[in-house]
Amino acid sequence: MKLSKNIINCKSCVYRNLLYEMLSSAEYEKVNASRTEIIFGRGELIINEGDEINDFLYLRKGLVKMFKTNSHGKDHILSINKPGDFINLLSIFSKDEQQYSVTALEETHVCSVKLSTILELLKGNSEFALRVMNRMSYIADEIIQKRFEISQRQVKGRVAYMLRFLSEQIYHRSDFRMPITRRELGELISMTTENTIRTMSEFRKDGIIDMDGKNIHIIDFDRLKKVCERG
Amino acid sequence: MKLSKNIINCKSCVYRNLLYEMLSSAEYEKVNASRTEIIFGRGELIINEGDEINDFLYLRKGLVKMFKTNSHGKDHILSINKPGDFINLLSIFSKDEQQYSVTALEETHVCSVKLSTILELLKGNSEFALRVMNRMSYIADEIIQKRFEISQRQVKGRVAYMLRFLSEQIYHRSDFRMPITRRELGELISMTTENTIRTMSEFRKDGIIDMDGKNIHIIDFDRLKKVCERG
DNA sequence: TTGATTTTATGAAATATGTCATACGCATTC
DNA sequence: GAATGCGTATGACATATTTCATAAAATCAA
Repeated sequence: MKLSKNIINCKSCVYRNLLYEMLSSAEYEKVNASRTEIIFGRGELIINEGDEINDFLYLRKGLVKMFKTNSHGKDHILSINKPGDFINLLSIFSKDEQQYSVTALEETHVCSVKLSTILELLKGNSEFALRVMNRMSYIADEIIQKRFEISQRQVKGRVAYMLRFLSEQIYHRSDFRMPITRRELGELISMTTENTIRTMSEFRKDGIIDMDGKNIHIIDFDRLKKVCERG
Repeated sequence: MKLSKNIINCKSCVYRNLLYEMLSSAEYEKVNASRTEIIFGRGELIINEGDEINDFLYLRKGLVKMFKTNSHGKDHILSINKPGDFINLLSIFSKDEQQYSVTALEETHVCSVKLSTILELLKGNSEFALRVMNRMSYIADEIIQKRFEISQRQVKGRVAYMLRFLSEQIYHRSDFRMPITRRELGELISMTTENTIRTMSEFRKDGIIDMDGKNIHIIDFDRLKKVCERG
């Protein structure tokens, strides 16, 4: 973890319109002044469940997993998040502590704005407040929807669903490098590592995907969709 | 479904402090003026997934289930909600349509405030806006947390978890009448009706609970907790 | 590079869950 | 009062999933 050396201004950030588009120049300056950009290497812990919340955090670059560790010490992944995603927006207004842990899956740049600054802006700019609500609402719905989709499928359907998610929503291409291990994929779909691996092998034998270690190539998208829909 | 004949004023509502405590008298009046209280009988549909969102809704009395119907026509219950809960807060700021359906499990009184009124108040009162965010955040976390707990257990643990939820968080007593059928309990924990019934029977045989139709009595709470923790 | 650790992989057996069939009680309806 | 539908209940069997064992390949640290 280290501070970024060439921090860009929010005004030129491609994710600016997600949240800051209705801020005045003076308000922008406040955000910029209280903002730092932190770089995390692959595997580094960005947020630890239980940490005190002092900052509002979102991704500018990279990929992370959001997870919780249960009482038996087993991790369960809630979601994979990409640039533009707010990684603690669901906790900062109702809890004092981070509710989930977050780890970088690759080199990840995190923007960190003091929570006090955000609160100040919220009080003075109701359009900004409405936008924040819009984002909170959207994020919550995304997570709930995905967990819902996962819960009604069995292993094959779950793996197919996640392969589609990675291909369609993260990489936007049919071949990509898996950002997580098979064990983590299992933690994401609430399945054992062995079953997850077996299912991937089965997809390969069936000619739905091609695999070389972490490199995945979806060959037969139609069939993948069918497996995904059948549950 | 019918309008309540004796609507009480928000100022005397026990749930007032959940949301409205920082409103001025004039603002209260706006809420009251744009508010109606609607009574739904057991089984009546309160919200239909896909409906246009025009109102902000919350429960004053009763019990409801929030659910989605999947592409195979099967319902999946997301949560059971009780008085004080906001039943569409997660949709109103990011979607035009209701994202979930809601049905009354018993006679239920719903407060309905025009969304335009809420938006107007949000723009003029930042403390109110912060409170709304706090509630959104809290609701999202509750749902995500519960789905998370369910997903890492198997049938016995899931049924035990829901029995504890009903006993501890809904009825606050060890004996209660199940507000849902065994099928619905299955829809809540993503299990088949038969397995759900079998598990309940097993709990009875093991002396953990006593049952007479929908009447449930938790006899051995310690053992129920153990089953719940073991997954 | 070596050695240790993790990840991927697969098989066999044990367990959990789903499916199909059947039955009984209860309420509703005609 | 017979017929119907629904919820609860249980058994038998099929399928899905976990668990345990083992091993090769990949990754990492010294």
